[in-house]
Amino acid sequence: MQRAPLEDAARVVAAIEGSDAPETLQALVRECALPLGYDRFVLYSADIERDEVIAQLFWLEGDWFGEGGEVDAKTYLARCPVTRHVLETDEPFFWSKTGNPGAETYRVVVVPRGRGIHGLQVPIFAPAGLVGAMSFGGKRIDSSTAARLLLTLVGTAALRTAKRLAGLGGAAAPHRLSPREREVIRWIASGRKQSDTALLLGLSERTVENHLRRIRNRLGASSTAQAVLMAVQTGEIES
Amino acid sequence: MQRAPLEDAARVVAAIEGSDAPETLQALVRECALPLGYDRFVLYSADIERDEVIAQLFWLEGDWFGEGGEVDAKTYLARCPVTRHVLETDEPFFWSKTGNPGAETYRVVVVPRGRGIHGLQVPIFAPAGLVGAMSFGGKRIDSSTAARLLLTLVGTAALRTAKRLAGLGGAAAPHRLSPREREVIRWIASGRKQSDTALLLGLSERTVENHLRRIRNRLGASSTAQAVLMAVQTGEIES
DNA sequence: TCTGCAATGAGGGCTATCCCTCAATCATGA
DNA sequence: TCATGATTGAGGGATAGCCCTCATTGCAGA
Repeated sequence: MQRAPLEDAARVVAAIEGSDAPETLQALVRECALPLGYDRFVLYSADIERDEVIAQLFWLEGDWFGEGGEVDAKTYLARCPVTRHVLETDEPFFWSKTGNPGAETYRVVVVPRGRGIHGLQVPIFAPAGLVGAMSFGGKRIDSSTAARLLLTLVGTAALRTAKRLAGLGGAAAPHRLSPREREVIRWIASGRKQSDTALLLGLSERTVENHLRRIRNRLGASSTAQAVLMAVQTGEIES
Repeated sequence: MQRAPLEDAARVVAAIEGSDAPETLQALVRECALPLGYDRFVLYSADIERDEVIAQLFWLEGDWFGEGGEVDAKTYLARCPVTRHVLETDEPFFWSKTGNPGAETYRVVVVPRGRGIHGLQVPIFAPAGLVGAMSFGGKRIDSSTAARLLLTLVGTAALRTAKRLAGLGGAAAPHRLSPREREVIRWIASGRKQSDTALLLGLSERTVENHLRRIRNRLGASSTAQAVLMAVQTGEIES
């Protein structure tokens, strides 16, 4: 039984990667998750620049709080604290929820047991950090290594496809800064003063100053330090 | 045949995760990679703070350049430019190398074909960005989806285990900044001035100033903007 | 008890940065 | 041709940040 979850992994992942509609993607995920006891799903992209764990919700399905019926996005966001745990880890984790509606207790666990709802949260990372996550939940779930690995692959592929379908290119985001502006802020990011940067680029200090002001305005930053951080996080410059 | 690579994935990954010696880890990886045609291996951790793609090399094995015999670390570093490509992507990629020794041409490809050496590079990311990668190479390799997924799982587990064995806790790295210092730089990172930060934390401006100087010295930064970036990249604060 | 570190605060002085505003030239696209 | 954006540069003024150095208190561990 331990082998079964991964037998169709390649086929399902390839199909998810080739999906051209959210419904197709969701059906494929259900196809492999339901047999493992997972019948609740959340798929979302994160925006670490804006400190939003759930920047865009792609899919929310299932009776997440044991009260019967579906849950709307606002309720899920307000009541599910394990979502924030993705900021504190670098790998998928299981969680368990016990207690009654309105008084739930969530715990991150190694092996989910007991009554209540359990799940697996799969964070997905990229060069700029957390880009999203997929959460699977259910009452009696398979928490074996094979299930964990399969859902990790599936969740990762699902987020990538969901973003593609939603037109969130990710890697193809147009630059907000001009090439020269990026050059200037690269030097500042590396620790150089404005006066040094001017020398290095053959500009006057006033020009560097003006570029930085323009950069701050462009990125909506209150300080140059913040602008540096945002430039890296948004992929404008490499770190 | 497409299913075969993933049949033992859960068992192998669990074994890799439980390995207590580098030799065990390597044997496990060979066990699943060799049947797929991959008989060259590189496993390394990256240090984006210091702009080092290969900060620590855990494993280098095989005839990487088709000249017979093993290759030493320095030679591999000097001659394999696809390594730097991990900085420009957010998912595993295949590559092909053609040409003769000393005049190699490397290309990132969708399906590796032809004579020469080919491979799969698996970058591994965490909240702070790239933490390392595993590269698999061979002359006649299986580049199916199943092989890609299996080696992604194996490479990810291998890096995690290698870091554990080497005592590089990764997520458990001790903080270099004190809690108070982290509080101060969080506010600065969010765009607040030193004077605002002082008000928010109930300190004098001179204290904030002193904390920042201490932070810069601790992190080895030349400017506060640089320190902010480094604090995020090293995981001292979240972005 | 002593040492080291964290936390807090500061004097005095100077530099670096930032604000507001203005300007010119060049290239590109409608 | 005209409008826009990128690039470059600046006057005048003010603020914010940084340097060097010094100090005190409390806590934890040897």
